[in-house]
Amino acid sequence: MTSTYDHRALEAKWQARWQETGLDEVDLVGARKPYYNLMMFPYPSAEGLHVGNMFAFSGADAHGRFERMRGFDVFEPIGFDAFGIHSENFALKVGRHPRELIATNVTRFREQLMRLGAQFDWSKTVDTTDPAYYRWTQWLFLTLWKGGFAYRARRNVKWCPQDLTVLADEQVLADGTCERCGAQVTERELEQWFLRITAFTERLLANLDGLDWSENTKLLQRHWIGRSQGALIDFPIEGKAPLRVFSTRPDTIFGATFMVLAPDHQRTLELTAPAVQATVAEFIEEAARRRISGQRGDESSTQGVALGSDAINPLTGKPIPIFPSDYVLSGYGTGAIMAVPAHDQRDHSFALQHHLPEIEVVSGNDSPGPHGGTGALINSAQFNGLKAPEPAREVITAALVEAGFGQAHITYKLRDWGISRQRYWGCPIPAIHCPTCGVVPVPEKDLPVLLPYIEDFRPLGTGESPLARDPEFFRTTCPQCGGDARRDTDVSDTFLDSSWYYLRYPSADRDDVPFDPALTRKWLPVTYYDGGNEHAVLHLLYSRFVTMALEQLGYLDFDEPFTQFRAHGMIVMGGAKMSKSRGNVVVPDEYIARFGADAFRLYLLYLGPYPETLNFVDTGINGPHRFIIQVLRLLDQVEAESMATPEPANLARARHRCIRQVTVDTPERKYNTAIAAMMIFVKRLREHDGPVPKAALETLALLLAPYCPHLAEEIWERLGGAYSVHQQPWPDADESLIEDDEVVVVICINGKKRDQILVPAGTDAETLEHSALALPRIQQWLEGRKPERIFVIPDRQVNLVLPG
RNA sequence: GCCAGCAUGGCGGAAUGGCAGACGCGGCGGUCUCAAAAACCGUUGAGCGCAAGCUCGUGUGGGUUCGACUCCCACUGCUGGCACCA
Repeated sequence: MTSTYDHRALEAKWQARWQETGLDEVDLVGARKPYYNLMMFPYPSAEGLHVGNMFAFSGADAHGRFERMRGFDVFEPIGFDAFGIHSENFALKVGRHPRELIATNVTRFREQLMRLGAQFDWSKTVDTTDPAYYRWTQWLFLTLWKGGFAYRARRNVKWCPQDLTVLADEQVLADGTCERCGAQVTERELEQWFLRITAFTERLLANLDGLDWSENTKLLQRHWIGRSQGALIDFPIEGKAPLRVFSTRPDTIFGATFMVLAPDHQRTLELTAPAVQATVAEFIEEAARRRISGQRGDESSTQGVALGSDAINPLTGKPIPIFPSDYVLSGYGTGAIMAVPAHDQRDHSFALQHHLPEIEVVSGNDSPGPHGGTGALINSAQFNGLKAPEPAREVITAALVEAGFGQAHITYKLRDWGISRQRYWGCPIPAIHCPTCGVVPVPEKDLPVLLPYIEDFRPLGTGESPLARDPEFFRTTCPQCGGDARRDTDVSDTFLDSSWYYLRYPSADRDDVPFDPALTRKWLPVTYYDGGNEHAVLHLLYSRFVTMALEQLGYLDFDEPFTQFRAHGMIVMGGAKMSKSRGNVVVPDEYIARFGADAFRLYLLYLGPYPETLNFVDTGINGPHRFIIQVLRLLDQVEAESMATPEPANLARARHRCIRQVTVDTPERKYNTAIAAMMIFVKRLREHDGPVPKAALETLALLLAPYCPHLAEEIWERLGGAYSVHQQPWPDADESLIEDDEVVVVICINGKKRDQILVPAGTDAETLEHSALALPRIQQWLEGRKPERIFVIPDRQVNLVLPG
């Protein structure tokens, strides 16, 4: 054997072998220790897999391979999340049909993924655009609908008046313009489908405590759900219904000197005095314009006009004026607030602008002016002296309840999930609109509702999906009355496709059920989910919701889909995200072609801690590549030996140290330090003069298996190991061989290193102290002074502390 | 504005409160070569010194400790999330 490293041949050889032998196809039925190793499936863009994907898959695959060698039956599927507005927009741009485009992209992705050498089970894969998949996405929708989790409602969508198309929120730039044409975006009200995720708000929040997820991910979800505890308070209005507000600080009600309504609050006009009708109407109109264009800002938050009518502060009995202003939103709480300018920054700014009085009701704060309000109540009648926020909040809420002015209440930021998309490239919503029966579900036997191939998939300009252009698609008969009816022409949000794909994988080859009950019981919930934190909220939250709903409807016997979730980091270049416009995109194919998948995987994982944002450095791959060549050279040496070489103690120590480090670091996802440990071991072997023991290379093959699956397999085979290295048990470190016989103990004076001694490991403190004091250099530094105190840390350090 | 996280050589990054900079990249010097590449060997935080060695050094300022990259307080900067959420 030569030591030239032909990674192409080597990797092709093993990939073919794995495929022929079905090494990575798990016996889902017979598996004894199921381990579902899931990673977020990619969106097959036209650019191909990027470095970030490769990084994530390398890490997740290393994890899966490690668990496999630890004795688990690891199921590691992959698929394609191929519907969506990105494909559609790209297709529009290049003038090709998304169906052809996606087919090409998927093929390319598949090849790239194959070349990475991950242990994907390709016999169970999904493509969300395949009718065999989206048939069940439609089933899911119908099931949720029948279960009471889907409803229709009117809601505003973003609309570009120039492109004549509905936009996704993220296609609207911060200044309210369209990301594609730059026109000012407006809104349109359309009737759409919603999924009742708020049915599970409390559970989605409470369950988080028990989930083994990356802390940051849980935190993002908590914030998104946004639970606020407070009270609903009614402010009476003479001759009219009272005005209801939500406040988290009912204890500050004595400081409420005015009220603010969202400009689009239902009662704004009703509460407007005749004299100012015109002014208020104008203000409301302007505010609407600001809201739609996203141009609400610091200036507009102090703008407002008095409605000319007063509300009564229920506890003081005093009339206070009412204003509409941008800084109160109609969509949160009741869309109205009691303003407490002495204790709220926004209310304070507004009060300054409009010369409204401030009443301080919480004292005991060091800083004057508006503050959060922690202290004791003042100016609050019989409540003076109570500590705020608690127990004042509780006491005043009780008083309000007693007097019939309020009730304790909790609000959330979480909203129901709007899933209608007025676009083409998505899963058709299986609903039929009948003039007599109303909205009726497509019968399950008629699924899938196929997405038709339409030549002209450009946006229609009416606010409807391009599917509304295809009568053959939408003309149908009502399943209930048989009369003429029209299909829903909207498609569903891609997050619906991905909200259940993990349920599908084990049953991907079944066309009779979305997910087989027995397989599901055996393999789910997912053991380990690896993914980017950019999906921390939406995808993960939607998946949790779907799981909860299906559990409630009796389809699942668990209510959380992912037992363990770990977020991985990102790869950036020069501190910036890779993007075409920056011209800093690294194409992984070139690296793999030149250095091989093993070297590339090794390099990506060696960059730094897997959960962090990491910097791609162009030349960095040379190190891992060299390392692989050095390992192969050692292998040549071992093979050249005719006789088995006994393993010297120092090499055994180095080997077991390496095992220990890799074994500890790998499951903690400290891939970078695990790889460093292997590099150190190889360095020791290279420094060693004399024959290299076979045991060294055997161990390396095993430890390298999760990182460089092809190389590991090659080494294992050449050493005569039985196929496959990936089915071998993970090696154990022998702690008794690891400890050094001798250790260096550092001698410090006042914490500064002054000398060191080599002593047998485990030398006791007293001996160390004596040896240290006897050292000539130390005596020189001591200049006859006696140490005041002496600290001895066995095997490490002696610190002599001089007086003064 | 609020909430997280991070800050260490020229670069990526290591360090249960106990020798800061492991490991790797890059640089420099050398071996091999007609030459170059590759590979291999040595060297590489800064300053001072002929040298033994000394001093300084983990964003800034304080603190706790015999001892702090590590713990505490304040600040600055960067990254991510939320953003008039009452």
